[in-house]
Amino acid sequence: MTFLSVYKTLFKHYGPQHWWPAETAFEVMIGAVLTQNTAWSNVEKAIANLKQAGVVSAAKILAMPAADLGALIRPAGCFNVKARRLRNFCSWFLAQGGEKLLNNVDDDVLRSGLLSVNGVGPETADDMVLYAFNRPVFIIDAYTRRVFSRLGLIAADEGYEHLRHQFESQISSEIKQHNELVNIFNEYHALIVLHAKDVCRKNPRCSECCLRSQCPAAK
DNA sequence: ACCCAGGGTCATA
DNA sequence: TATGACCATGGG
Repeated sequence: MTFLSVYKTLFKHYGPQHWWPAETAFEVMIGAVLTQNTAWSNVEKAIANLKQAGVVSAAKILAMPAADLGALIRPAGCFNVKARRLRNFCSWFLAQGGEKLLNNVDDDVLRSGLLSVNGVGPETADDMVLYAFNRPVFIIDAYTRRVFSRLGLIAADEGYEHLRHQFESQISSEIKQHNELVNIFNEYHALIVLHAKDVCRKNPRCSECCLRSQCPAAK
């Protein structure tokens, strides 16, 4: 079992997921903050409120009092914290030149810049780097740790950066084309999350089946 | 009535 | 550095 063979198994079973579900790159970035420790169905309601209020840019978010922003994103939970985090992110984003960041920044510079924002940790930053900026990073989340440590491919208690490089180097050693690599990282994370929702959360004996031959998603 | 969700920060020891 | 508390809504 390898990182790439697990990907092929999932892709074969579920097909392409076309993440991230958003209309613009900026919407991806906002969604990445809103979905922290939160079900996506609740994030959708918060984003719908923002759109209805016409608050769809960094400038408009910053022009609004934090309390009003909190009221709009309330369905996403932790709304006081997330209102502050969204504002932190937006002021950083504008200070960096806004939309032109999307093309002009080196991958590592981009990542460290995002991580400098209070409220943007490694996973949220990589959601943005991959799904808004289309750069090749592999996102490590709780599902990824669970599944791949059960398969014996990683150690569950390794640090985020170590695991990220482990996935990236293993997969990029076999996939040489840049666009193909980005596409695989894009689909892979989406498939891992889907598999967790579709199988793991429903199956009390998941730890014994997880993506092995008896797993429904491996058929 | 619990449990968790597409996390991160901060205070404490 | 390593746990724990905290944020807080909505669906199962």
